[in-house]
Amino acid sequence: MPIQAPRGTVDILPDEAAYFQTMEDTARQVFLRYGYGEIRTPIFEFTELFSRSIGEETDIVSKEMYTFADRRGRSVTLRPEGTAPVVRALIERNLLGQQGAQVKIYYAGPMFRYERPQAGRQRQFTTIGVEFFGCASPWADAEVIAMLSEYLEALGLGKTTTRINSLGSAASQKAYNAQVRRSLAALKDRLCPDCRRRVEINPLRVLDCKVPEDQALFADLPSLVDSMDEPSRAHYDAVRRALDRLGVAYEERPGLVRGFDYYTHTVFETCLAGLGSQDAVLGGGRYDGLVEELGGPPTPALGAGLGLERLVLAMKAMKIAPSGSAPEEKSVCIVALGEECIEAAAGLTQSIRAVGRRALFDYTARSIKSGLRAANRAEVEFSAIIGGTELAESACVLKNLRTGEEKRVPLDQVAGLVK
RNA sequence: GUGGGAGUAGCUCAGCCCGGUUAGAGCGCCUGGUUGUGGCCCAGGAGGCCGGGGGUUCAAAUCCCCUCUCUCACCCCA
Repeated sequence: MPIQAPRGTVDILPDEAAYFQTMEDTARQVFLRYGYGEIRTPIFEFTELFSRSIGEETDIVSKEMYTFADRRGRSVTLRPEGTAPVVRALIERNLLGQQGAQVKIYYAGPMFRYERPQAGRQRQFTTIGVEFFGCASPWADAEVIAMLSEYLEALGLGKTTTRINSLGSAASQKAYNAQVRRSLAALKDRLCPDCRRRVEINPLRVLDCKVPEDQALFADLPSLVDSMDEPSRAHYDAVRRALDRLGVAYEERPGLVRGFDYYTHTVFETCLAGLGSQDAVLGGGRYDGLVEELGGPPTPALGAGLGLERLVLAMKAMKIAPSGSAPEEKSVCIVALGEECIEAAAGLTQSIRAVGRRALFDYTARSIKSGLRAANRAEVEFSAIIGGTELAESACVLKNLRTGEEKRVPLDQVAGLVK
């Protein structure tokens, strides 16, 4: 049995890679206008970074991390998400210290989670993430959501609607969790097995349960937003007003909860059609306490991640081709009709490349028929054929494969003609 | 981690239920039809330890068991 790629990993071949190039190029263009710079952090970190930031009890930390001991016995983990490493890096380089300083930064790269693969889910996947530090204003929340909507539109995915919710301040969340636990304690036996677990791990999640019987039991629970402290509610209201002002389409989803413990206040996600059941292409939120939690100065911040594999699915579902996939102008396939022609053909090939055009040559003597067939398949515009008669006069037959027109051209003039 | 579906030619798949000739099709590939002219058409050809291991049988792609992989869904997430 030959060696296979590990489960949940894929090889991205050239046709597929074009999508990733498009998504990354577009991100750079859009994010630049909003003042973002790029950061590249390691793909592994000390395990503690993730367990402390994401939360010990979360699915990600408790069962989905690629964790191993390095040669010195220190526990390291392939990054399951991008925010914590960015925060770590900015603290470490002391870029968050200055009063009032704002930092806008994005990254793109692979993430790793040990899960059962399915449509839109892999063990190694690729995200583009954005992080905005140092701005507590609700306008910051709205700006990030607006920028991401703009990004999706720039990719050709059209107008999208982002689902939003607010978890409130850390204190609000804590109080609400306690309240839900208390209310559901008596009903525990009637809850579905998943909800019994949720009550312990993350009570907010029960509200999103899909089991109708459970939903009936929750009818009397106070809503999260109603239980929130006043400043939290004011922030959420202001975010929605700002989104309205910026013309961003959104939809309030009271059940929306994210899988990281560090989120506070605004959380959001965007789902698209055609992806199967894992249809969120983007998710994020505010994390005002994280920087301090990781040893930095108190810094309000928010961020989001985009799942590139899922965006590819969405693009394909909408029949959006990656940019730069149109055939190039004036590319040439060189055909050598005998061993003695290969040297001249190789020289011709390089002379065409030297003027910036695509030139293909397989360094193989071919029949004219198979040579032209290969040229046709390669979707080039011209074929340059060198046989014995052409070689004798240092020329080739330059054939336009679209029109069928051909003419004899000296080898040293071909590059000039296709330039 | 739990549950469904699927692994047969480079690709997409038929054959499996009801074991038994040389395991098929379409597409792709190669060659020829045209002494040096592609695409379309026609003819021919190459290419498979039927995912792996074990078992039943005179005989297994086909039946049984194990295993690996892919896939979809749940949980959760990008």
